Amino acid sequence: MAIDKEINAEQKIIEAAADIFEEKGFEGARMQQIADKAGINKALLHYYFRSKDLLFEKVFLNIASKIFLKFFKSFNIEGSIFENIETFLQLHQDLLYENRKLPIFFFNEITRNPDLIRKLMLKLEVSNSFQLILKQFEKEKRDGIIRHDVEVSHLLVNIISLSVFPYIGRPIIKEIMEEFDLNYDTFLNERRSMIAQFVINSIKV
Amino acid sequence: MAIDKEINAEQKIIEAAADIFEEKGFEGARMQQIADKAGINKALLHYYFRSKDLLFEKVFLNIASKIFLKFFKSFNIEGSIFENIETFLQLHQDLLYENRKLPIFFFNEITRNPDLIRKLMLKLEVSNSFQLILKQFEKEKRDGIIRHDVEVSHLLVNIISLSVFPYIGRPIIKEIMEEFDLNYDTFLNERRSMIAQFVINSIKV
DNA sequence: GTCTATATTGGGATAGAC
DNA sequence: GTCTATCCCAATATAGAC
Repeated sequence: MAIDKEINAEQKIIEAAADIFEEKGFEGARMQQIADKAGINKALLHYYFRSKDLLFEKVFLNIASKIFLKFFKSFNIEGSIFENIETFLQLHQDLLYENRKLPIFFFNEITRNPDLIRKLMLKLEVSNSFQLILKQFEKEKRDGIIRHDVEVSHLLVNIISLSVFPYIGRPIIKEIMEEFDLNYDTFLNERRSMIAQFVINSIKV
Repeated sequence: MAIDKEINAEQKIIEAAADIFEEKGFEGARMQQIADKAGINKALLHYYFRSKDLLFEKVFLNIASKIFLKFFKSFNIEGSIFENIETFLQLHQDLLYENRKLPIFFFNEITRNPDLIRKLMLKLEVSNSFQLILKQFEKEKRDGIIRHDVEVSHLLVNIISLSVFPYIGRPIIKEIMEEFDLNYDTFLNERRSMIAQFVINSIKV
């Protein structure tokens, strides 16, 4: 038989499940929908993954790992901290733009089931990766590149807040903007350079 | 009969439903749980609200209206823009601290059903209230109090992002902080003054 | 208005043929 | 491995007594 000429059922299921879960969340997703989207039968879902819970966990960790790895990779850049922040934000925005539904899905699921975070952290070195970033920030502070009163953990949360939140608040921001004949996508695009400027203004000495 | 000595069933249902829906979301909530919490029978839920959908819509609009009104009220303050931002952020943080589960609930529900936003906007003057805030910002810009290159709609979204996001990301932030023996509540408290400082540093001329 | 009992359907899961 | 048919429970909703 041909080597992987046809993508196998297991993979088709994972991809279909990812779409449906992201769209509807765990509670809202239906095994039937996933089967339909994967072009296979409902029974096969259980053959491969035993239960909805197990399928979800597999898919969730898959999605989250992929995105976190890309996220962390975007921080490993030479150059000044200001350039780093700008580059990181550009990549971060690309990532978000291509995965608009991911943030609300991710945060909703970990809120309903915090155990997912622990499992994710076992799979990846989440804490360590964050710590590396924080150490980089600390160094810039010691070197007098950024203000001495900047608390690095807050700085990191601030950067993430500024880039992620507009995607979480999408429905209401979009609706309000449209009332004033403004375009939400244009708004997101403006933020690419704006956020970096906002952060840099705030932390430079 | 005594005038409202005992809170009536309808009100008890609304309060119980608010708790359960906030905790579990629309899809995860169970009519039985709501009835139990309200101390009444399941059938009574349908007697008063006809269906889960209708009960949810009522409760959602209730909760959202209350919070938005408080939110907007906190902006109507005399004084300099910098004082305003500080006062607003203090009140906003109080509001969030007392309603920790609300942000993820709110944003998740409007994502799954954007029609809720339209209904909310019909009930309240959401857009107008935001526009008032933006006009205030514009004036400060014209008066040279804040940098001329600050785009006011982004400024508003930035302020909201910085205060709301840490509540949405609570499970993961908390987990990571605990790995480093840091306390999430302390972190939130530090942000009360930190955010205002961060924003002001960024926009002052 | 409030209850008990029951209808009804939706959806996750399994049995068993092929 | 993949399918059809079916089970079975959970959850929304309704009927009808009081």
